[in-house]
Amino acid sequence: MTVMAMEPPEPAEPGARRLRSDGVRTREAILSAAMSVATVQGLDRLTIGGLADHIGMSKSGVFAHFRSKESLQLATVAAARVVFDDEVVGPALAEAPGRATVIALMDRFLDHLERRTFPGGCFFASTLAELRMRPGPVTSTLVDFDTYWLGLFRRHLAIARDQREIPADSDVDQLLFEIESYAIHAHLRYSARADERALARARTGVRERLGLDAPAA
Amino acid sequence: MTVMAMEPPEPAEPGARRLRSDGVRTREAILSAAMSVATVQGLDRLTIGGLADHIGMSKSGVFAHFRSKESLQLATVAAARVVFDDEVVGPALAEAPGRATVIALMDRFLDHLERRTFPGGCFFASTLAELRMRPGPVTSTLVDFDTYWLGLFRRHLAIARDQREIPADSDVDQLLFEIESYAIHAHLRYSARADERALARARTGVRERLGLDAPAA
DNA sequence: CCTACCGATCGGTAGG
DNA sequence: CCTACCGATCGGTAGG
Repeated sequence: MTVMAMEPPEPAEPGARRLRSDGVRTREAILSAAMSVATVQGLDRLTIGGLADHIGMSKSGVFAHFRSKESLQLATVAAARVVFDDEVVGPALAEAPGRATVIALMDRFLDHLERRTFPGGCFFASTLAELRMRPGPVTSTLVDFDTYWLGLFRRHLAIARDQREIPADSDVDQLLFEIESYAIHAHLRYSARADERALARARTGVRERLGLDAPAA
Repeated sequence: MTVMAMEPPEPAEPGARRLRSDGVRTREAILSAAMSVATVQGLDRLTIGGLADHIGMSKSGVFAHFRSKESLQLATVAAARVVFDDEVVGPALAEAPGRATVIALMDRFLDHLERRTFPGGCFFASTLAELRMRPGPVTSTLVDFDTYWLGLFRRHLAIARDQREIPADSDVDQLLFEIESYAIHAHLRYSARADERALARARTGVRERLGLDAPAA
């Protein structure tokens, strides 16, 4: 097991009341910039020197926080996962299991696109599209998150069916494919061209598939 | 016709009917490789030296065919458009206008994914996802093709509605969004992970939306 | 966290 | 279509 752990560079000294050391704050500043750059330029076009300029550090200063570019990329993905769980998955799972959660997963996803949590739209849709044909540790981590995300939808679609919120003979995998299609398409249309109609159409689409009325605009 | 002491590399015999000069054939070989690389590595990761190695030429030999990298990228997009029109759009437009053409556009699209015309799936979905946040001449050309492609779907959806192949109160733009969503999602799932079920689900999805039975597998 | 530096690679040019 | 070369940029290292 050679998986790198995301450790802060300095362990908190006992007695030190620094809730966040300068090192941790710097690291977070780097990763915040890295997440933005990754959704616009791509995870691969992320450059250590470019990040350094952006936050006013030397190239080697940034480099010192990560041992390699790949490690920086992996740390960026991990940071994005925290943001996504916080803004999308967590709030959605507060709803009742089943159809309400499926709707909430889509709505919170579209909300996070709308408020441009990441400037290039969905971090995972952006980076998976970029790296999907180039296997490696970074791509594997992205695929893992995709599997987790799809699993959430699938689980709550199955619950919705078992609870008869949707017809008992519903094809859960077909519904999953269609609903996820709307999410990805909304990401592409809204992030690139600020087409708000794409968000509305995704909200409408998921409700149509689940036998609900269109959302109150 | 006397043979001179200094001969060209390929002796062009007087009676030989070279419909295509060596220069044209070389250019096509470069662009063929470029289209493949672009769907796997990205249009931006396309390198002149990389293409040269791949087809056994010097870097400057490849460079001589295009005046700049951007010009190479634009030529690659133009070549891909010819391929796509030939394999997808042309055959689909041979169907009756309206619903049959909508179905054919999707089926020919999925067919071209299935036979891996481009190793990374749809050339335009791949490259637009890559460049969508970076405006420029290449991105504009890709957006133009996307508009053209969506326009085909939209026109034949409107015809289908006017011909009452789908309900008269159908929301053509909503249908367009949903159907195009399936196409993009199938591209992503099939090209990256060879998941044939994604192709089947896209075929099923478009037929569901148009009030048809699932395709005969 | 810095300055200084490296080898590799890129787009592009010179000249043939 | 070639050899030879350039300036810029990249990831990464040395040493502090």
